[in-house]
Amino acid sequence: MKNISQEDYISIIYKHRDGGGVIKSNTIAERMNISNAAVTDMVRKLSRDGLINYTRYKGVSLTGSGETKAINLIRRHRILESFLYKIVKMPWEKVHEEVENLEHGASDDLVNRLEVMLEYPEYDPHGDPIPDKKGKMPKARSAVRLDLLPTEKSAIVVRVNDYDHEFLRYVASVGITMSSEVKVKSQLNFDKSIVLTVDGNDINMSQKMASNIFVQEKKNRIK
Amino acid sequence: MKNISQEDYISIIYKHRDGGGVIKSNTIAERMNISNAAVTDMVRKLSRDGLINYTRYKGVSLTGSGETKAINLIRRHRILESFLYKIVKMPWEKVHEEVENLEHGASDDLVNRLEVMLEYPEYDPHGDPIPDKKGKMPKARSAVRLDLLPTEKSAIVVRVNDYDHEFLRYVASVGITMSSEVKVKSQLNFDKSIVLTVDGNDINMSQKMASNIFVQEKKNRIK
DNA sequence: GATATAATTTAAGCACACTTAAATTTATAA
DNA sequence: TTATAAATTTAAGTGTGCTTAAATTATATC
Ligand SMILES: [Mn+2]
Ligand SMILES: [Mn+2]
Ligand SMILES: [Mn+2]
Ligand SMILES: [Mn+2]
Repeated sequence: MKNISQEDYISIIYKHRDGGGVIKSNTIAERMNISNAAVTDMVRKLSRDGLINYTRYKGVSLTGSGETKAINLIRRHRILESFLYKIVKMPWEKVHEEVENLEHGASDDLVNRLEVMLEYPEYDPHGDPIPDKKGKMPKARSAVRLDLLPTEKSAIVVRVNDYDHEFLRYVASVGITMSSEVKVKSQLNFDKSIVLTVDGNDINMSQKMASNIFVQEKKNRIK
Repeated sequence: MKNISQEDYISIIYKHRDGGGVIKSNTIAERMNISNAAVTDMVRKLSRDGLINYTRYKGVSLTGSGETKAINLIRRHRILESFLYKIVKMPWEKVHEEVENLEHGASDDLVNRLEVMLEYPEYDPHGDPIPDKKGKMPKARSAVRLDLLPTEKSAIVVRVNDYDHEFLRYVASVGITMSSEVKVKSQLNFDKSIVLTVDGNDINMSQKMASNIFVQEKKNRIK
């Protein structure tokens, strides 16, 4: 009747699988904050239910029906986030956490109605693409990891990983959000951390944090 | 972490307890469509957790903290219903079923925001009172069960029990909704069913069905 | 007040989703 | 190639929330 846990696993697998579509047991456990033994257990059930391919000691990958299910949950998630942000006006850094609990209970019918109200949005409040009713994703916008942005180049924030609530809250607290203009002033060799300018303020940020923020370089007009 | 089942039990107890605040095990089982044994099991857990008073073979009743929890869930439920109906424009007969799955995942913060958007509604789409942030219920409107309405008196529908999805769908399909004007033309002694007029159409309705619809008599102006 | 019927609990068992600790397999490095 | 370390699975156990069947307690009827 309710497969909340299965949905969470499937979507974690979708989001964190590597280029070959494979994810390690370990990664799932880390991302879900549970033991490896628990993952082994669930992975067998998901395999039994035809949602993933699994052979012992190898990683797992989604089957066709598993991927369909994953994309459907991601669609629900991102449309709900967009709705809470755009229409309910919930703060940017709060919508992900709220939707994490809401997504499993929303019907396709509701999600479709919200999509219409939002006039078929292509990206969610974190810049992630929203799959359409058929599961088709809009093309991901080209972007550069903030920790790889050359110094002294102005750039616009176009996507932020919504993997961690604490990270989102911190990012928002230093004034970074979608479409913020940022410029890397320097990169410290000591710990790879960077100093960047946002809204005229200088802030220091760890390499790990910066690697979860994606920007588009601003083409500076030559005058 | 997630006490979805407990929430459902508590709210069923709140809604179906008798005048003395007591509900029988049987009633819970019926309303939830589960076995009596399952109820006994859960009732012990709820008692252990201090949410209900329970002694074997007697019915159960809510404790203070149980009632607080119940009212909080009912508030979430009714505000979400109002929101889906008034703002998302979801059909009247669908909102209850949708919210049944949504209510457990909505935070108080979200519900409070929706309440503001709705400008502090007092009644939900089925005419049920919405508790405020402190748990205070607006006064229930006086109303008469439709099966007890005298014949030939015009009346306005002010509340419909939302206990059963099928019932709601049927009620909507015959054209009855909030503020509908209805008039009982006759009551059949054979099976206590009634014939009533809605929107100029005559329909027959069982006594059981009519007893779940509540109306306010229209004061007919004497001219 | 004994007895039949109805309501409720107990007993035994199952699937799910987790845990810790021990065993096993795979990867890496001497 | 073999020892060692890391990843993964297995084993054993727990709490939740359900099931059916049997036993018990309460209630209604004669
Ligand atoms: Mn998110
Ligand atoms: Mn997002
Ligand atoms: Mn309802
Ligand atoms: Mn309602």
